[in-house]
Amino acid sequence: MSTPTVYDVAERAGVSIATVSRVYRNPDSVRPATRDRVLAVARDLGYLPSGSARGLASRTTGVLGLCFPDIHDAEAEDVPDAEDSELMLYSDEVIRGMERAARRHGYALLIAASHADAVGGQLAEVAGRVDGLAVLAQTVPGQDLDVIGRRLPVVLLAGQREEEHDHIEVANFDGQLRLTRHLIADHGLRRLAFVGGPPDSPDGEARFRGFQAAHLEAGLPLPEAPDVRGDLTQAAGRKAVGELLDRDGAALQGLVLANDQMAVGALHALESRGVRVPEELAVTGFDGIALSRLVRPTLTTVRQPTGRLGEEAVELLVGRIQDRARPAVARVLPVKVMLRASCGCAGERTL
Amino acid sequence: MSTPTVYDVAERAGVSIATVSRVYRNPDSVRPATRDRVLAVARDLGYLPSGSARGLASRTTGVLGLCFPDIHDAEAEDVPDAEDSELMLYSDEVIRGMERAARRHGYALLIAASHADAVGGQLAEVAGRVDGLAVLAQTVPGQDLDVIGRRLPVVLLAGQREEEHDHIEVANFDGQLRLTRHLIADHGLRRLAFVGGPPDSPDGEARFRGFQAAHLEAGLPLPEAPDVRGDLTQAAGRKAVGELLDRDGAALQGLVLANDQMAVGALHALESRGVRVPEELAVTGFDGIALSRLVRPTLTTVRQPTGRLGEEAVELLVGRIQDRARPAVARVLPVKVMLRASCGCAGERTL
DNA sequence: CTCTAGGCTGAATGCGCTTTCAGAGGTCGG
DNA sequence: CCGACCTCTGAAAGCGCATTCAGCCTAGAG
Repeated sequence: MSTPTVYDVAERAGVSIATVSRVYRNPDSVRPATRDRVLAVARDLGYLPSGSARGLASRTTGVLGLCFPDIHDAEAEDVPDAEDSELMLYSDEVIRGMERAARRHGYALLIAASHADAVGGQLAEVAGRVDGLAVLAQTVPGQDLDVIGRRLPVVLLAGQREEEHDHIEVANFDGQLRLTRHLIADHGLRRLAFVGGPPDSPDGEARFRGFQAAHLEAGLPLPEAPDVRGDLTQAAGRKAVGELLDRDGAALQGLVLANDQMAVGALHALESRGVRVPEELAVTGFDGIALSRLVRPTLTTVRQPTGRLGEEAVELLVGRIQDRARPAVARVLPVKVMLRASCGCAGERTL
Repeated sequence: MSTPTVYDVAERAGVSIATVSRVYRNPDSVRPATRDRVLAVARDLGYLPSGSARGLASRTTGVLGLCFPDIHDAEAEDVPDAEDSELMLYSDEVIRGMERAARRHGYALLIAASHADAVGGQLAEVAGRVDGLAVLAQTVPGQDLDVIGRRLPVVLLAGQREEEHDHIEVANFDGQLRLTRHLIADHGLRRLAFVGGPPDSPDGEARFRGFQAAHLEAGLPLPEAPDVRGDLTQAAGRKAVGELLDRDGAALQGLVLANDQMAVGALHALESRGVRVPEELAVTGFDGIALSRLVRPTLTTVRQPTGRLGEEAVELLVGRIQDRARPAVARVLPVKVMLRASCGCAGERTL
């Protein structure tokens, strides 16, 4: 009574349910007169095909999924004068990119942040209803991923690459290399300190290797390891400044941080200590979050093509859906070095 | 062989499928020993419950849906110095708000822009696989909505209210009233022009009524209709400036535009005509898009609580899912008037 | 030791749709 | 006028899971 089904429509239209189904799935295979009759009945019965039933019967959902970490809010931690709701976060950009690409391919997008504790639940929930799944960073434990990967295409965004899944990352190494090269070659800085992320962050480590490479290239002494490490938050950036300045403050010419969040924190700490940026100390970040342009001085950073990350993810998923046998691919997206005030550049240039 | 089902798990674990199902749906109803055995088998078989089958059998999906217009990109039309990917668009904010609230309630979020031409398709596609649907603005033709509304809870965001569905909108009237009052009372402006949206935009019309009310209140002559109308794009804003200035330029003291997009366009047009804002002419917008803070002069506007729109939508949907009989409700969310440079205020204040 | 009340589990049914596989009718050439 | 084909439609068989209804078994009461 309440929600009409194919049976109701079929009966009222005097056809079989097979015909009703065909009217929706393959209209051309039904004689126009019949088709119109079915559609008319469907309309005034208020018939709406059940996605679940369709999915079950056809073994495909027409939906792609995206899982991202729950931390989500950390970025907006302490925004100077903007409301956080005005700033694009990493996940927002990925979502937007995926949604657009998915739409182009006729897919809808199912998104869910993986509630840390409910990992098993939420994730399976999502995985169970999509034709392909994109996973941001280390959102999901590897073993769960493998289970899911056996059932549907999975693409990992950033984070650690794993042989069996498609993988997309940005040019962390290359970006940090070019940025560091700029500091050394164009600004003539020699004594740079690197504030790394947690050792288990593949992105952070890749960035550090780029930092090393720039030193190698310039014939400078090779830094063995990040001078300090932080957890990628603004607080960590502030803390890092404290430690570094107390350690060998005077000699330091530049502070290279593994991400923008920490860089913003560093900027704050330096300001309150009365250290002028970039005159006394250059500062750089990585990611290109919206906030990086709003802080003063504006932050020199490396901008990730976050939206494209999402779009590429869809391309890979769609390709993989069509050819489940295709071997796993790994893609690296190019980044842009954004030269702004905090490194000593005037205005804003792209490298 | 490829994707294991309850049957495979049940067989390997030596139980019935009912028990396997219970292990997932209602763990406490299964003896721990049995449960663990089932879970172990499930794990090494790589079992993943099928969302479609679940949905079909239980008649609920655990997913909420959001449909938004495809235009999406219009806002980022011509951004001064920011890449568009750095700006939050209206839909991004709604998505974020809904995702968060949905997560709190244990729902995932399915999003899809309604491809103008594919309306029937995409929409039914989404509606068929969710437990509740939020629809942005006039994304969906009313009749389709009614069909959907008969089957699942629907909440309309902004746009026209319709008796049978829940509805959430922002305080268009009140916001425009307060903003206009500010121009009249605090800046002493008398000759204001209103650039409206299309006559069929309920939001635009409500804003105009707020504009009128402020005049009434101040004892000024009542404007009968918007002085000009535009299609809410930047181009329309530029065009409106042309027409108004040619018509009765000299006398004009303030330009009140129905949305930020047009206001930004107006700002550009005024600059190229050499009209100084706010010295010669005050300008205001409506919406509070990110761009409004980036343009120079910064734009005085009314900020919509867009994220809350999404959150409230989820609350309404969830409530309605639990009680399908609840009568339709209409909610109006409060807005903030953001006083910035373009009206003659210094710095940034909130009214 | 017997009886009863629960706690667990299995058999069976149905959710609403897609998809063969045939068959019914109609078309067209010979 | 007949047979060979098409085109269109229907019957039927699942798709993978939730859930009801019994039935079995065990623990506890008497």
